Amino acid sequence: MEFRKNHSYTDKDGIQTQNFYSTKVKLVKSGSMVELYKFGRDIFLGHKPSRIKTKEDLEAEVEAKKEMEKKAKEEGLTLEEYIAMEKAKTKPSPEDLLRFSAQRAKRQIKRLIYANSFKWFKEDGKAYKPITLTLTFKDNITNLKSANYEFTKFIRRLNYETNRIEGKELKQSNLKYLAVFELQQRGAIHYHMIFFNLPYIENIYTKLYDIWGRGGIMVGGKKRKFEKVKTRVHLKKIIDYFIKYIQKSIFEKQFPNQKKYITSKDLLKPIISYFEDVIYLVEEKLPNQDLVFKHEGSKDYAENNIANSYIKWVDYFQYDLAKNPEAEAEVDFMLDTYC
DNA sequence: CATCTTGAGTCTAACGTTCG
DNA sequence: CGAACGTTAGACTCAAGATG
Repeated sequence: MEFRKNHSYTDKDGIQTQNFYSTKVKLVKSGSMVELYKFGRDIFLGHKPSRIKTKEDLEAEVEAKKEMEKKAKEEGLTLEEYIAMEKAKTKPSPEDLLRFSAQRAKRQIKRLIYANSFKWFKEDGKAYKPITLTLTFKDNITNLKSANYEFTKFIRRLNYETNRIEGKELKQSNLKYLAVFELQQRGAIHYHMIFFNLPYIENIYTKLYDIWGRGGIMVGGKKRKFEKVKTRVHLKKIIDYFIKYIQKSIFEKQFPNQKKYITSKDLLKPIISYFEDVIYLVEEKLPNQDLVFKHEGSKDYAENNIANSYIKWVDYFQYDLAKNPEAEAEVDFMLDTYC
């Protein structure tokens, strides 16, 4: 079965090498969430084509250089100056880069929360319910590095405690979680987190307060009532919260090169497929009533006839199969079998 | 001594960036 | 818009240190 378009290049020395692929569709399954992408232009996978120069590529480069020299002359610039000027035109602004970064982090957070909620199981076979938690510092901690250090130690101590409760090997790290940080008005850092396999803890407030030891603890919502995420349907709200914080922290750009969200290792990963045949098969199985969001970029593109990005347009369809476990199982099966 | 916490080194995955 | 890539934050483990 031909799934993807195969490309192979004959390099400048005449050696055929390094196959790569391209696709116009993509499917991502994260727990009950299924995302379907259709692109206005091929997405390349594998080696970047630019890294493999063919004879034709090199000839084209020579032609392009001649063309640039001509244009540079017309504008009274040297070739180097002209190249620098052209490059500056297409270079993303710092704001663009922040936006890309925020978008990627938000997308990944959403997928990780969907992929891991209700997917971790207790000894008795029942799934853990996700639990959200907020950690604040009583002293005005504004240095992210030292805040993260305290956060890390909290996780280590909590791992020890929950291992004890569940009778597991004490010094292993079994907790699965995701956390984001947020700045309060006064500049103090605090953390919002979600645990995917936190066991039942008696007197959870006092216990967690002691283990944290650096300030306030909030479990669940503002009501200060012990609250779990009871069903998958509630997830969307929680994800919106986490995403809001990310947006803020990235655009305030006070912490370059720092992680905008923190996760435990070995979380369940979203399943990504580029196999066109399989994706179309899966698409047929997705119930219409489970479509929760769509954006049809191709329509805008056709109406306005404006290519506002390299990719031309993206059609995006998001399904939530939370209320439809049979459909989810079927999609899992298909992805498992054919990908 | 038993129980809990942290330091040091290793390695995975997020970030910033480029290029299709 | 996407994936790829080099760099590096920080999760993990093992063992050593702190606490009582």
